[in-house]
Amino acid sequence: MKIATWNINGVKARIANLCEWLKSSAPDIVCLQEIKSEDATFPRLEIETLGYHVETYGQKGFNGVALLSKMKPDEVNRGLPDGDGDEQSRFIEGVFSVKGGALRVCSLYLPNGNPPDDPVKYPYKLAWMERLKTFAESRLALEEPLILAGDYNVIPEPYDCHDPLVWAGDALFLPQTREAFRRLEHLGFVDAVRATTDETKLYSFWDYQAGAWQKNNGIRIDHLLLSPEATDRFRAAQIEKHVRTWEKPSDHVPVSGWFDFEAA
DNA sequence: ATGGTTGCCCAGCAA
Repeated sequence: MKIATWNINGVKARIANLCEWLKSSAPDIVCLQEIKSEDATFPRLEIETLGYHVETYGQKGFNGVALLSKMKPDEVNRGLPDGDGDEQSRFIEGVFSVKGGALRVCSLYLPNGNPPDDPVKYPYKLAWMERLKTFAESRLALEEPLILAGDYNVIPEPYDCHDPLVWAGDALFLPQTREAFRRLEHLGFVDAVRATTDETKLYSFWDYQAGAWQKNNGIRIDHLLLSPEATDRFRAAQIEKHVRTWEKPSDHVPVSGWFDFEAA
């Protein structure tokens, strides 16, 4: 079973790319971020025609996440379940029946947090990371396979970007950001790409500006974090870099993982 | 140091 995450940067502008990728890459479950669409205007028909169930948690203009899946989810939860009244749509969880039990897959879009001296933005990011950690702790207690997939807006290590000096003061790379990410990981998660290869300078995002793609000036901020029970079934991950060469690309590419799960 | 680009949907913000 192939499970992928992709920050698509506007699903309506990217629908042709998305359909082409679904056909050529054939993922079983897809976590989308930055759909930048309300639920009512999400182009679901084109995707359903390709054999996918569509679950969205949209918002007008900004943010928004979705789950596409060949299996119909048994349960879908929108927003982090802490009742914090977050008006930004950044989290959706689906529960799927696989042989042996339940598989939980979450699509998350962690706040960017820039500029870090803004009175609201960086504290919101750090608070959101803490809320995600609390959620993860509660789900890990279930001892089920769980995949936290998405755009974390976190560069975990200096070798996850082209030039660490450029990112030194950025909300994606500040020590507090990386420490919060490590606290989440150290609950027991495995970074799927990092578990696949020791290769450094692997990126999932290249800015549209200043020829970043042409210079391979990228960052790795899209991650699949695997619970112990998901890691048991994990084979390998891949960054689908070729998608960045397509016409009208997103600034992010899909990151995919292969697992031994089978539909129940 | 500045400017460089894209998507939302038409003004300016977010990234």
